[in-house]
Amino acid sequence: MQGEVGDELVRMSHAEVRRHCAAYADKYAKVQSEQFQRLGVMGEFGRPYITMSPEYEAAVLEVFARMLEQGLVYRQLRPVHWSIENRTALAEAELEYHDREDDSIYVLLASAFAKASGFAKATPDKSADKSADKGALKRVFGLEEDAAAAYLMIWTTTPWTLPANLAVAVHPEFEYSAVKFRHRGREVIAVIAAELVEASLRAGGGEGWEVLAAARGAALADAGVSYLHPLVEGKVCPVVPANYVTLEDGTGLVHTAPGHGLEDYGTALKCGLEVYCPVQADGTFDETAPAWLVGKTVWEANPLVVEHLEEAGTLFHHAKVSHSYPHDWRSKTPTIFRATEQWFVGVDRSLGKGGTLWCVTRERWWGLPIPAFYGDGGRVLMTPASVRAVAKHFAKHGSDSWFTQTPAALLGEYDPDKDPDLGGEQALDLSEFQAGTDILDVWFESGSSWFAGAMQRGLVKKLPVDLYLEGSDQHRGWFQLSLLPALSVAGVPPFKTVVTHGFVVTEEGFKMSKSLGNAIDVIEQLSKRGADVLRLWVASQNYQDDVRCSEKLIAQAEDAYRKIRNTLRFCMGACFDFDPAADAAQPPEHSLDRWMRLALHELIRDVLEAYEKYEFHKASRLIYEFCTVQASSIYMAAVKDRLYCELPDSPRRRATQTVLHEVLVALIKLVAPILPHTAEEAWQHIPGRDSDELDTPHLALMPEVDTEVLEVAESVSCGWCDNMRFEVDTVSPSPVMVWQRLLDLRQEGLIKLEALRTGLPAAGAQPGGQDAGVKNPLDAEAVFAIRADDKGAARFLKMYLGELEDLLGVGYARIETAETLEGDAPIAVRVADARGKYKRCARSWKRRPDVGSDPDYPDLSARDAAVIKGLPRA
RNA sequence: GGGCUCGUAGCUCAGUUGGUUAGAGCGCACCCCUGAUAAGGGUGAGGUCGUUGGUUCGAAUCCAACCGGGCCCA
Repeated sequence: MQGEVGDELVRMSHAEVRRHCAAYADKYAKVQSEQFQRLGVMGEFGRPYITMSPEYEAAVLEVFARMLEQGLVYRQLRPVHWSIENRTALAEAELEYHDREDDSIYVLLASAFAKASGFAKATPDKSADKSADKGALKRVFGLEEDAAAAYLMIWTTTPWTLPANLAVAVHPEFEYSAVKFRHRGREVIAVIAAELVEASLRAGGGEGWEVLAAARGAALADAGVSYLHPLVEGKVCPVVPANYVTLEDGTGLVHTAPGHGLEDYGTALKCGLEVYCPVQADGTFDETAPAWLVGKTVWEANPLVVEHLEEAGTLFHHAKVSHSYPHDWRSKTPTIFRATEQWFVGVDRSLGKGGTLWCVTRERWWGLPIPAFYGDGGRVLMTPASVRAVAKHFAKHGSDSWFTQTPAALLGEYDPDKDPDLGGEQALDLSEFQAGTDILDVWFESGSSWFAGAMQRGLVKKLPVDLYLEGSDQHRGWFQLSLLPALSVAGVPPFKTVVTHGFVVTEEGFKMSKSLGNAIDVIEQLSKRGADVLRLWVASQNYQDDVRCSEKLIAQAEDAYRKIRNTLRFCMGACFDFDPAADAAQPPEHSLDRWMRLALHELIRDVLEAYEKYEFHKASRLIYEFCTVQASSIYMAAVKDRLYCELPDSPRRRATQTVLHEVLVALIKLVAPILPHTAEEAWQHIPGRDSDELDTPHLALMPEVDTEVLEVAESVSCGWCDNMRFEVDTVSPSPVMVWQRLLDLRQEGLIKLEALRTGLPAAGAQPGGQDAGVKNPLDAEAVFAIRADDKGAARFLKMYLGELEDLLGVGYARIETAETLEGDAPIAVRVADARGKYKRCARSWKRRPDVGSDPDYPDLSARDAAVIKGLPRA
């Protein structure tokens, strides 16, 4: 918005800014809505959930009121990320980390009552702190009273926070050394964490150092070691324990400014330090700072502080360092930590733990106001009842009215005298109060969506809702921040399941960004290829990881899309004269149709399971492979002959149509969530669609798995090995096993057919020669050879010979017995050129021995002649 | 810098409790069909399973380190 309005912004009133923001939000809500609709996303687009809508705002305030009731809202002075540029507190999410050059300084803090050695100009004012134990430091280390001046060495990269220094923190478990060294010609004793002595002294050029004694951090803190404030004359500060102190950088003694650091703040609460913050909203020092800093900004203060320390002789080392530093993501300016009065919500009142509290104050103009009224003498009016009164007002007039209406108007019928939460103090005069200007963190609005979005509109009556779906960056965002309001108000998490997706990256796996120009225009792809293609691409990705995207990859999805679409079309076409109500026929046992049903119900089972787990890429792959392999390549190719050549009403043809119809309906339903437009279109064209079914597949139930089909198919699980001899009398292999064997035979046959076509020798095939060049499998015959005494194989082959013929697409298949077979297999497949052997049927194009067997039709096979005779006269 | 996560053929994905020669579909190459035709079918070539070490008779699979990508945090 700032970008669009530009410099005008600073001259605008609250109302104008809010109007612009609302228009901006509205514009993008509409764009998003259009894109969603274009993608075929289903939703109540006429009634979207918009956080700035009056109803939503009122609902958020209701959540807020309930948290107030629980005593979970309060006001505290606390350091927050602060944008000087925008004069506002910032959430973590509003920070960006950029490299920045800062002053890295090592400072010597004179232990209180340090012997004057010419170093510290500041001499202790004995009256300033009577409680300080001035000999503590030396005593802890067992040093002589008259040893050289002793100091605590600290390190910081924010010199401007030193005026607010109130303590030095040490880790109670770490070992600290008292080190004697020469620095600029003077002898000094400094306390540094034992592990960091060398690094620290090297950095600052301490010479001839010698460790005098060691002590634990705990001992330092317990002994009441104190030091003189480096910038404030006469001020004495304590050494305190803190577990967050690390040995990674610095000296192991941590400069602590409770007004300028979260951990420091926690320490302050624990140790009873003041939360002191001399820095004002505009980044300048107030009058409580040393005179030479008052009015200066913190950035101006840095060199001044360094200079001051230098002059005082307490600067051990100074260097410039480049480090990653938080910046305001809008203004790109560096942020600071600054303690301000903030509203918090949270369950844990022990602030020492830090991070368990959620600062919800935002000092900006747009958004939902924190419904607090402020009166004289720091009185604050914000009770459940008053908040609900404001909510009621917002529901009618929207939150803009907060900035234009009087408190009395905003509170409507609210009567402070009847508010039980005011505890009967003296009557409140609302006219004394003013509406606050703080805005509620937007995360609180989205964190209330389980109520304001889901429950308010009646989608659920009780938490949790089924699913929260968002990008993996929302683990710390929406998901996390929804948890607190829901848990504290409803006592349960707001969601049953959270599904997160990765991000779209380039084909090479790199982040897409507009500035790099490597982003792909999804909308362009949408109009180019259609929503369903794009959806299929999306569905085919394992979204839990990052998703690679490019024009090429989406083009692949287009191929897959066409395969699925054509599969549906074939089913439809094949059923053009089929009425399931009248013509349905049970596929006979041992028929390919049975196998197709088996494959279909396996598919249904697996796809439903994948959907159940939100594994859409699994579902789409299963569907696609089913269409490609089982349906198209195997079944539909094999079944063409019976569809085209059998008598229209023949049971065999009708059985196939029955199965194809079932495949059609089931496939449309399975595909509906991924390809809604295609499914819808296909649904309207299902031949003889069941009148029980609804008008759209999207309201229909998913196909049911016929568990019997699967059970029967998998019924036998006894040891079945490669040299199984099909002893059907003694062993009854499951249909799954039988069909696996049949498909293996098909595979073998196809390889032989390829050899027959090209004349190139295939493994185990007859060499080229006269049998080569059979381009069309209908010109070939398949010969299945078995041993003469193998009754089981004979029976098996007889049962499936017709289906094998169609599976191979050959004109004719026959069985041949032999004394011995090559190899171990009980059945050997051969293919042979049939062109010189059989005549070709003019109708089915198959070459068979029975062509011409009917004298009436000398150019037809027996089957086709019979069919012609059976056809009604035209 | 810390945490989490991912890394198997050009692409998208399978690879059960470690066990023969690592699979599928697409794409690609070559071929066939022309009664699914701005369709359909077949065959084939593609991988030192991110790298390096380790455990083991045996590792894509277990362990460690590293490299690379992503998200979160500092």
